[in-house]
Amino acid sequence: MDNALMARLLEETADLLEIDGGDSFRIRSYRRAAEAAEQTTVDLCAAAPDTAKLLEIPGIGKSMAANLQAIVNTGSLPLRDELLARYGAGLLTLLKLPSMGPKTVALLWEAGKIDSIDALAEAIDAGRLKGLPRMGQKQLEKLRKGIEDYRRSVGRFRIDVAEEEARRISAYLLKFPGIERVTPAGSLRRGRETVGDLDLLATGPACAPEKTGPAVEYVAAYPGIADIIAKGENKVSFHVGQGLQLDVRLLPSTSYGAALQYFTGSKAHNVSLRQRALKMGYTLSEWSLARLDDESVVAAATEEEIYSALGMDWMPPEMRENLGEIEAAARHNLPRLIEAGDLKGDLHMHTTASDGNCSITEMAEAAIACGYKYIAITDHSKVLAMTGGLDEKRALEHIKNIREVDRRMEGRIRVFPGIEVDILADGVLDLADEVLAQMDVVIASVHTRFEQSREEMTDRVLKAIENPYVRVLGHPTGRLLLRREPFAMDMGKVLRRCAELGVAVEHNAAPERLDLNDRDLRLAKELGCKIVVNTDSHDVRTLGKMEYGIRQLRRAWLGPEDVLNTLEPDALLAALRPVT
DNA sequence: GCCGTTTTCGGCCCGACTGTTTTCAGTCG
Repeated sequence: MDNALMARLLEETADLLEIDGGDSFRIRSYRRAAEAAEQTTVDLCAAAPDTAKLLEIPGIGKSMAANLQAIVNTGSLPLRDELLARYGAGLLTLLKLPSMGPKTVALLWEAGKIDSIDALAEAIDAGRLKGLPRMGQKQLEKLRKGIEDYRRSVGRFRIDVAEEEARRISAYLLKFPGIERVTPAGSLRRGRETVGDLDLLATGPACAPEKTGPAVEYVAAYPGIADIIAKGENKVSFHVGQGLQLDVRLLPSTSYGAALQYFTGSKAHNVSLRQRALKMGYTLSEWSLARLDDESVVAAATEEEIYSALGMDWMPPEMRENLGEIEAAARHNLPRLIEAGDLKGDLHMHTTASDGNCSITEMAEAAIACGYKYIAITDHSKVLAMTGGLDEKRALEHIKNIREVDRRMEGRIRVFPGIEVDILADGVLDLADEVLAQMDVVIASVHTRFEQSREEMTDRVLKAIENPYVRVLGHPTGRLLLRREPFAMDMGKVLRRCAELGVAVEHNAAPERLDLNDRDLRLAKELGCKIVVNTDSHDVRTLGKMEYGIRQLRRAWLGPEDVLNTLEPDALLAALRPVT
C-alpha cells in the first residue's frame, strides 16, 4: 500500500460521494486529502500509527487521519466500500467518458440503472436514453464517440507506468543469484508513448539453457502477479495489477544482443534488417547473426557486434522504425539526437501566484539543482479563475517579484518573467497587450475545450499567434494521453504559420501530455519550426523531469539544434520571436 | 471534512462554454 494507491481510494470516494449527491465541501476535502496523499513526502503507511504525524499534513484532519489508518489496517475505506456496494465500480469508469460528470452518471443510474460503459453503450443503441433531460442528439453522439475512444485506449499503458513496473520487476529479478542483467525491450525501449505489453529480457548464469528451472519458478513467484498466462522453459508471461501484460524471457548471455535487437523491434525495422542480412549472406534471428552457408555465428552477444557485422553503426532504439535509419547507419551518418543533458532551461512553470505549489525562489533553486541556466515563470492569466490566474494588475506585480528573484540569484540562474495566457474561443488572448509586452516569455495556450470544428479550432489558434507578443504556442494539442483525444486542428497549417512567425511550439514533457506525436514532431522539423520542451511544472518535484519528452523528440530525429531551450540564456532571448 | 480563527462556526478557487433548460445546469479547466 503506497501513497499513490491511498490517494486513489480517496479520490474514488470523492467521485462516489459526488454521484451520491453528497456535500460539496466534504467532497472537496476528500479530493484535497487525495492530493495531499499524492504529494506528501511522508510515507503514509509508515506514519499511520502516529496520528499526530498525519495531522501535520495540510488537508488531513481528524476524520481523514482515521480514514488513512483504516486504509492501512484493512486495505480499504469503509465509506468507499459502502458507496461501492450501493452503486458498483462501473460508475467510476463512466466518469472517465467526456462530458460525463457525477450528475449525469447519477441521472443515468436513476433513470435506467446504467452502471457501466457497456450498459451505457447498449442503452444508447437501444434508444432508451431519448427523452431524458440533457440527452439530446448531440449529447448522445458525443457519448458514443467517447465510448469508442475509451475502448480504443483500453489495453494500452502509458510509458511511465510501464517503466515503473519494469523497474520494480527488474529489481526483483536482480535479487536472484545468477540473474545479472535485465533490460526492457519492445516499444518501451523504443520510447513509444504507450505500450501494449512489456518485454523484459534477463540474462546471467541462471539463464543458461537447460538450467532455467529455478529462475523460472522465481519469476513466477513475483508478488505483483495477478495471474500467470504461460510458463515455459525460458519465458514467463503474466498480468500485473492493472492489467499490464509482462513477458519475462531468460536468455543466455551469448545471444543476449541478438535477443535484445530482435525483441526491441520495431517489426518493420527487423524485417528490413533481415533483408539486408540476407543480401550479405547472413541470416538474423533472435539467437544470432549467422552465415547462411555454414551456419557459423558471426555475432550474437551484443547489439553493437550485430549492427557492425552488417556494416552499420549502432543506433538508439528510438530510431528503429524503418524510417531511413538503416540506410543512415550504413552510410555512417546517423544524426546526433538530443539528450536530456542538452537542455539548459525550462520555459513553462507555475508558482503559488496561480496554481503552483512552490514559490519563485523555490522553483529557481530546484532548477539550479537540475543544472539549468534559466527558467521562465509562466503563471496562468485571469480567465483560469480556478487556478488563481493573474489579472493585469497582479501580472505586473508578479513581473516585479520575478525580476527581484532574478537579481537575488546573482547570475546563478536567470529567471525570466512570463505568463501563460489563454486563447479564448474567438482567438483573442485574455490579457491586455500592454502587459504581455513586458514579459520575456508569453505562452499562449488553449485551455477550454469546446465543440469547435477542426477549421474553427485551427483558426482560433492561428489568430492567437498573430498577436505579436506570443512567443510560444503552449501544449498545442491539449492532449492527455489515454484520457482525452487531442484538439482537432490542422497541425500542418499551425506549425507552418508558427515557423513563419518565429513562434516556438511547445512539446510538453510530462508523460501524460507529450502533446506532439512522432508525425507532428517530424513535420515541425521539416518546416523549420522551433520546438521548446517544457515540463509545465506546478511543483519542484516535476521540474527537470524531461526524459519522456526527450524520448519523443529523439523518435522524430530531433537534435539539439531543433530545440530552443538548448541555447544559452542570452541566445535564447535573442532567438525568441522578436517584438516588432 | 478542513481550517482558522472572529475559539466553535462560517467560509471554502470561479469563469467559459455547451446543450437544450425558454433562463440555466452541468462539465471542464
